Amino acid sequence: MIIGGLPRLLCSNVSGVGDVGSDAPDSLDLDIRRQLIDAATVEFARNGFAGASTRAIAIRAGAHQPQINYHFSSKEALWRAVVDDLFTQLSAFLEPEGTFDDPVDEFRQWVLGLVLFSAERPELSRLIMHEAASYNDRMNWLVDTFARPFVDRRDRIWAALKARGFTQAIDDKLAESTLLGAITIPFALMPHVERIHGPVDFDRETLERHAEGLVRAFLPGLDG
Amino acid sequence: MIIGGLPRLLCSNVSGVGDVGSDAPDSLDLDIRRQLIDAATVEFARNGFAGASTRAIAIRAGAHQPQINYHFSSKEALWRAVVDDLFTQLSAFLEPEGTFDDPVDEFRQWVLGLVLFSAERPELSRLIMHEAASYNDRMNWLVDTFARPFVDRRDRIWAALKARGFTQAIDDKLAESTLLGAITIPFALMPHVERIHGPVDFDRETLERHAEGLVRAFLPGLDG
DNA sequence: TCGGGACTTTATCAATTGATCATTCACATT
DNA sequence: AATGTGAATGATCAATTGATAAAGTCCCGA
Repeated sequence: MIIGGLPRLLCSNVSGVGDVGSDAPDSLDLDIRRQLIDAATVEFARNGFAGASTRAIAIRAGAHQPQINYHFSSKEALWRAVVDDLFTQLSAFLEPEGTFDDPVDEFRQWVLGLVLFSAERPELSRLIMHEAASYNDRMNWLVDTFARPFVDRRDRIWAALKARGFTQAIDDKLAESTLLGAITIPFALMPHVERIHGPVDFDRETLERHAEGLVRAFLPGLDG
Repeated sequence: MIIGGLPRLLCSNVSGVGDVGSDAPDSLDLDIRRQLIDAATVEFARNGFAGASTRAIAIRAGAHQPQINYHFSSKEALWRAVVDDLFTQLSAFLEPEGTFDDPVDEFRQWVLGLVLFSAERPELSRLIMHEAASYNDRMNWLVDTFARPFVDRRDRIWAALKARGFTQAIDDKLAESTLLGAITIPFALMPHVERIHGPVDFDRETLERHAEGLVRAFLPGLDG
């Protein structure tokens, strides 16, 4: 569980669109905000934005439906708070812990970070899957607000690897989403993986081995 | 366009749940059924089942909303007809054109088929993405009714390749969905690929090269 | 020309949706 | 104890949803 100790000002720049005073929520009222975000994360990831009802979210959070509009200004603002929350957690997994001399090392760390995050929080992938199937205001906001830095870093690493002749010969324009699909989709579709293979529980070591396999799949130049 | 010459009895086993007489639609009334299916394919792929409204589908098809319940018995039956239609098209791409002595050849043909299909009809992947994020009656029906044979064949090919030591060292239980993600996601997320790289148009040769790159990514044993 | 079935069109239904309001509650400060 | 403020609660709004009913249209065979 990563959810526990999140900073309470985490979503302050996003949830308060201007109406609800978000500048001084000091007491434990943030508790209900957190519970609403957690419940909304589940509902949005499962059913998409349109499919998730504010009443279902409220019930899951043990709250009343109008509290969503009270603590957040709208369903859409709640959705943005959820995305904000998930991306904050993602950064913790992808943050470079040092400088990298070798782009292969950086790539390796990037893949592993994304694998570990996807295993623990598949909700972000699922949430994006729902929105990314079409042009969409929410998706555009997500990309512009959060995804760009990640995409840019991924592109930079990939370009460096390609320049050294390490990369697999998949189409350039498709390389990045191919990576993303290969890494995140298994965890996003985990309900059906488990439906086939029974309940699974990947330990750290297994995930590290899996990540290394992915690295070698996309960097055949490593062996030669 | 593959849509054109589909047999008119294509969805007869699915759309007519028992009420609307589906046994003798002989004249050109099937035209509106086809237009409804096409429109529904777009809407469902974009917005998911809950997010797509029957009125939006009808408008896109140039029809009236009650015609959906007349020609199909319900929104859900229309959704199933769409899936039926898409899987029929998929089979045309994946059908083995002969027997394969070498599992590598069969794998190569399978990957290429799925790449070509995903490029031409990304709607199926998008539609599945919407449903597969959770346990779901619709998804279960889709798997039980259509996906099983495809999954089984993929598993069989992969197992044969693994037995020969060709496969990449990614986790077994994740291998299949990793494959699926790597192959289909780029096309499912094409709107955003194009948002980054500008409009793209892949010719057959490019797709074949891309597919071969994917094959080599997952079968590093080919080189050694 | 008439009758009847297939299909279309218009109107409308109950249910659910996100959102808003007025009231009430909890609680701290004076 | 009085008061004021932030939050919770219940009622309710208009809009949209999938579905149905009923009237209308078309066309073919008798």
